[in-house]
Amino acid sequence: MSKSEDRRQSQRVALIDAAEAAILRRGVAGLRAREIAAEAGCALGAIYNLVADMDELTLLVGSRTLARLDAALSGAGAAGPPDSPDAPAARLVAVAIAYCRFARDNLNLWRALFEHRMTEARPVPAWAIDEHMRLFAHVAAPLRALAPSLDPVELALLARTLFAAVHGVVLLGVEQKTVAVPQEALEQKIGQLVRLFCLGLRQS
Amino acid sequence: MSKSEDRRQSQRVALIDAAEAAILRRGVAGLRAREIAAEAGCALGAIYNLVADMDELTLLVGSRTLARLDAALSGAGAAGPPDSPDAPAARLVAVAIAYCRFARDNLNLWRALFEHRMTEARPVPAWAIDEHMRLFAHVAAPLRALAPSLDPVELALLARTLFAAVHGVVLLGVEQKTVAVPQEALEQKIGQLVRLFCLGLRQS
DNA sequence: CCCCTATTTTGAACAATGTTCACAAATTGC
DNA sequence: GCAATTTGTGAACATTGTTCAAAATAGGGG
Repeated sequence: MSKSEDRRQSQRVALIDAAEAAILRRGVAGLRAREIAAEAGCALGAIYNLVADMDELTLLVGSRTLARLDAALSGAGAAGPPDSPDAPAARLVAVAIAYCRFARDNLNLWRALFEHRMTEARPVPAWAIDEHMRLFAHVAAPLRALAPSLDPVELALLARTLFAAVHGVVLLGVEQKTVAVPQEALEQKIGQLVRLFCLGLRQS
Repeated sequence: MSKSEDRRQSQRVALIDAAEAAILRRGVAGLRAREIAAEAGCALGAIYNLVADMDELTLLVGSRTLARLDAALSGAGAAGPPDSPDAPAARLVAVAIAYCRFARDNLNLWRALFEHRMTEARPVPAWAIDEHMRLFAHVAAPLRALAPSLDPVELALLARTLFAAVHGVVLLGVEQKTVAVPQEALEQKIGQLVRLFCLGLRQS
């Protein structure tokens, strides 16, 4: 029993590996059931013994991506100078730039987090939503240090807003549709946006 | 010749109408070739006499949406008080809130502008990119009034950044994934973001 | 080691997609 | 009015994700 259970788990991992590789190569739209079955060394129908459907498989790949993104933002948020009046702002800038770099370095996997849509309006499972929401903490913590007098609900809204603003800039920045803006200029603009936000926050 | 050309054009319009209605109802992923052919009163294969493929059809619907969005932002940017020190900032806020309301009131059509992906990595045609880029002008104009000393390239970058930031906030705001934030609070946050941005810009 | 049962794995079949193309219909030009 | 050209048609095709009856495997007593 444990033998077959182990085998099952390792096949599951192999399947997620294959799906991750496929998304990495050709984006979330390039995920093909037959291809990953072949790459994972199992039959087509076996996919549905290991995961519920392709949606869940995509979400599992997203879970891995979010874990790595979370680690990257944790690293950026922890580093920096010791206590000083504008250490929180510097930390927010560092987190935002780390977010931008992660998006650039993991473009297709990062995009998959936001481009993926559940088939036929099925709801996203709660665990996947939770994982997404955990990202806000990386913004909320420095923001609380920056403006300790804010009540928690207002702080949460502000964190969401700042996160979303940076996300939007990164999104338009990595889209190559428009004229390509160099990575360096993009990071500079993100830093400027965050600093302006913090500066304005101080004055209000 | 003009008779058949007219008929052809009206069929094309009927087809775009049907596609627009389908996207409005069920989102860009709910666009079905057979359904719109039936609704437009033409055969399945006739679609490919009227448009190149489903990608082009989606882009044509997007063109309509962008025209209406452009009009909405023009209205918001034109209104407002006469010349005063902070009229440009008020105008930027008005444009941002108009953007938010348009997204809410045209949710599926607005989403289609950003969720649509060309099949098999075909490039987006230049005319569609141009239409998208025209939106930046609604931000650039008040921004130039706010900070006339900026050189044009820096102004363009700033306009893109501010637009993208607001876009990001609207995007996360209308996603119902997370806990639903009331429309009023969302608009207030967008106003706050733009004002902070302008305030910070003044000081630099 | 073997046999019977229960579980798991398989891949052919299915439904739904966008797209094509040989043919039919209609329009046009003279 | 007839031939030539243009336009419209929908059955057929290639590709999807998903299902399910059947085959293969595993499990456990004797």
